[in-house]
Amino acid sequence: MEPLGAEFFLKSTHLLARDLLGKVLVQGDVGGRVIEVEAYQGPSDRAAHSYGGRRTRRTEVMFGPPGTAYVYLIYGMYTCLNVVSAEAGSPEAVLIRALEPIFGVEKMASRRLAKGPLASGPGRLTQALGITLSFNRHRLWCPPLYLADDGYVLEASRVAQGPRIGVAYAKEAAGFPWRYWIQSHPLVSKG
DNA sequence: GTATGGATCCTT
DNA sequence: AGGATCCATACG
Repeated sequence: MEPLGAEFFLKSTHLLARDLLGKVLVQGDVGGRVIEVEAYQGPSDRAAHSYGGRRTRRTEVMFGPPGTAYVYLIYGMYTCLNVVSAEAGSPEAVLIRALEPIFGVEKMASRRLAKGPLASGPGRLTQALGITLSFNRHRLWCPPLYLADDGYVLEASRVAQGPRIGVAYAKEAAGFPWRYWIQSHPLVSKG
């Protein structure tokens, strides 16, 4: 499967979030379809790490070019994968929240110690794909970790939208309907 | 320098 | 319902 080109990522954060649904995330010999994402709209979004334009060692990657991976450690034991979006200098990103496993499923299972969904949930999918902090700043059109289009067509009417998960602390931003998923897909993560 | 809590997941 | 586990961030 061919990687999407760098130009695929150059669009608004919400358009990219929508367009990532249905694409395939590949890591080496393992891959799955993106079925759930969340948009983090930078300085104006209280739930975003870059809220208020905060520019630190951790958030620096969000200021980089679109299509760059932003991988960070959460709760001391899991990682989350984001796709940097918008033009360079605009610190926005799309969090990948769930995948439908497509190939290399046995290998994914072997990386997941616990019972439970293989790749539904941001921490679970990075574990299943072996995405560690070393992939931070990786360009997502370069193997081994890249996004691809396998011809799957997602009708606009099948895209559902609602509040993001785990951002109750973010005051007014907590209710923004910036989580997108494939309607009625059984492997979308639970809030 | 210390304190706090998180874009989560697992087990009881 | 609570614990794991540790770094980024805020504050002094």
